[in-house]
Amino acid sequence: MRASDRAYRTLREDILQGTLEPGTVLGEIEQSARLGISRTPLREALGRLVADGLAAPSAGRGMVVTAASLADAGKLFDLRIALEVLAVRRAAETAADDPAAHDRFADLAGTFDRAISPLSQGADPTDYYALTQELDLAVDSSCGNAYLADSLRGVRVHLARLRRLSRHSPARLAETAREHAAIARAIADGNPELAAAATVVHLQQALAHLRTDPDSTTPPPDAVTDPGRSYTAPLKETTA
Amino acid sequence: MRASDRAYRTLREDILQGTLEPGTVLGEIEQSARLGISRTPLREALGRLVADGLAAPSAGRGMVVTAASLADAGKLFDLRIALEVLAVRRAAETAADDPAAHDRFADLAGTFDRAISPLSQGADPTDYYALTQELDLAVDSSCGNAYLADSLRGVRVHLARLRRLSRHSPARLAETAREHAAIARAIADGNPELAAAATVVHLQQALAHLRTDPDSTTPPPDAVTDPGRSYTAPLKETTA
DNA sequence: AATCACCCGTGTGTATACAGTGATCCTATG
DNA sequence: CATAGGATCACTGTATACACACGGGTGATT
Repeated sequence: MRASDRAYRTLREDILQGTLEPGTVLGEIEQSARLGISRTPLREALGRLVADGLAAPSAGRGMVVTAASLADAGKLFDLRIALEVLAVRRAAETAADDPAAHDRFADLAGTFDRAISPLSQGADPTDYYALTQELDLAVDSSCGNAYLADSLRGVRVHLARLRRLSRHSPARLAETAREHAAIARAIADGNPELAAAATVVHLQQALAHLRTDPDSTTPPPDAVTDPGRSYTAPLKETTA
Repeated sequence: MRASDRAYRTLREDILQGTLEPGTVLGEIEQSARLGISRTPLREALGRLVADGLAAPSAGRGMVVTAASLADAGKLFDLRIALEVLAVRRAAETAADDPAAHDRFADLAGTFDRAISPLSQGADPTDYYALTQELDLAVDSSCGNAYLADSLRGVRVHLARLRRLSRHSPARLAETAREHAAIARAIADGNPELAAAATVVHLQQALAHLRTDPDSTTPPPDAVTDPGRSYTAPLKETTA
């Protein structure tokens, strides 16, 4: 594997897991030394992090890890709902015609069902997170729209950071498993409307729980507020 | 300005305008020589093009300009409609409270109105395209959602390529101006539902005209079908 | 004492040199 | 004559060296 890929994955993981806190300066020399590579591939990795919105150039200080604020979680979910609803609609339409897709989502629904009970009893949610990701992947590929899957990917990166900001009680985890099962089953049944509604329910619940969570950690004072990809925004004028 | 920025803008423009046709191999040495810069900043520019979906690495041949096919225009518009509808809804909500936003869209609506007649008589559409872009920008900033604006930016890049594939008759141009005026006015009036509906009308019409256009140029045989950002897709598994 | 100017240091942006890998073409053999 | 194997070549990926720009700090001057 390329050194730049390794650097990208490592840095991304470190940012998402909070090892590199928001506001941390990602000096090229420092980071290239830490990762045991030269500055060239590291710069490429940093560029991809900027495109992802996980880092932003700060004048004179170099790259800085952006803040994952609960403040604009609403904005993020607003977009997420629109995208996921569209995706599950299309996935359901696919599953209605394609037996293989149907089976895939039916299996997922069953697996989610079986996960509910253990989760409510405080089981380790690691496997469950992997399962969730598997559902996302199934939706992405079944929706038959690479552009859509791509946009969702960008959103999910930021969601992964928000997830760390809240504590998940066993009760809530079991609830989300039920919601996921409902979504998967609706898709398997080839019912776009139901799948869309189930998705809205799930995401609204997720947002509500995110907001009511007492664990609202405040970002470090010098953290970049939220750049989105504002760094590339000035180039918009050349789109014409 | 940085050399890598210049290279990015130039290459992007060349791809969008068709100077660099789909399937063209973007050799690092060749392009860096053409643009008068070294390989390092060029590589950064190529990386951004890949992130935009305008280029994709082809095993052994280097970077290749991706194809802008009418084939998946439907996919693109599926996503575009979802995003733009959400954006104009939020923009209308903003305009309902913010007089400055109201005025901005009211002005735009008027300008679009005045553009209808000249366009129907075959006037140069260059100014009109700039006006359209201005509306996009106004929606982006007024929707109050950087994430959404960002996703829209990614979509619009591909749309800019599709636009080149079809001829616009004066009649159709005047029609789009009318549709744009309707959207701007609905936003100015603070009417989210009307803005959303007007947007759906406009985009469905645009897609229909794109498809019925006789000018369906076939992409070069060795063009990359459509990568989306499939290059970065394998990394999705680390999102968890 | 406060402010301005100059110097120094750090860090990014760019260029170039080097190495590794993959593809293509030619040759030899079945 | 076709196919397989190897060698050559060109390209990407990485490393390093250099130039420039921005900040910070310190000193002198008002």
